[in-house]
Amino acid sequence: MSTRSTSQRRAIRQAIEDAGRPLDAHEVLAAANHDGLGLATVYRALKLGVEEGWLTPVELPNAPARYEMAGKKHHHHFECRTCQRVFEVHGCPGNLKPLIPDGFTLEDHEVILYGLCDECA
Amino acid sequence: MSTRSTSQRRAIRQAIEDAGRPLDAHEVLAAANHDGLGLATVYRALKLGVEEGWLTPVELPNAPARYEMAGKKHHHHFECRTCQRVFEVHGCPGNLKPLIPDGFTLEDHEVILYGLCDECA
DNA sequence: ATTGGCATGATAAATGATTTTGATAAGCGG
DNA sequence: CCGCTTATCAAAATCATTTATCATGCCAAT
Repeated sequence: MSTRSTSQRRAIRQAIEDAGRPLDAHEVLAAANHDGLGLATVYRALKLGVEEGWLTPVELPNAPARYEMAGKKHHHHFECRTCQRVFEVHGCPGNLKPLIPDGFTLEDHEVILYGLCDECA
Repeated sequence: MSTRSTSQRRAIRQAIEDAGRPLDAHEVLAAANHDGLGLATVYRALKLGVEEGWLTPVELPNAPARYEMAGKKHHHHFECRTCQRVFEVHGCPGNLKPLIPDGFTLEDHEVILYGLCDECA
């Protein structure tokens, strides 16, 4: 039960590394620029990447899953309302525990910023 | 082209008002406790409520749309990882503009907290 | 009370993202 | 370089949510 290195998978991983921002399956397909590459293969490679630990899914409301390289330090995301592209945002408001109701346990949080990216502004 | 007041719609609205937290379609169906009420009617009423302006959709990642009464003051949401119920969280980290990259325009934001509610803790 | 229409409920079907299928092609250990 | 196994492709299947259909029921204006 081994995992092979194929030109498709290498192209997919490279595309995500180079993007510098989370990509969804279609964006990966386009960015990989690999002749004949199919969407199903992209989905499989993404799933595999997550299982292997080098990929992290980025789930935003009303949007297909995006994927970014794992191991980045804590950050959040910005979604452009015009082009739908998602970007990384560094920094974090921090200290959110005081916000939750009594008796609740805070385990994690996500901050999503909406607006216009530089190209769409 | 008028909008009627029916027992179903009244029950649906009342259920949402009483819930004190955002409900999804199935939760509304259960909470309305209206004999014979169908899911389709719930979906139609929710859509209508949003169009009429007294309902606000709450979209969270990987979750069906929830709905809460409109006109509340700025707040965020907490999703229990065990029971999947969503709660309101008052307060806001504020001042997020410094986080975005140069050239970007910040229009809105959402903060989602994850953890355990009091009943599931 | 009558009646014109919007509303309802059960179910079928659209939707959109993701996964599986089945036949073909391509890694990689030997 | 062989051959076994896994990967790929394109299409069709899934899955959950949401919307459309249609016969029938109920609201509300007269």
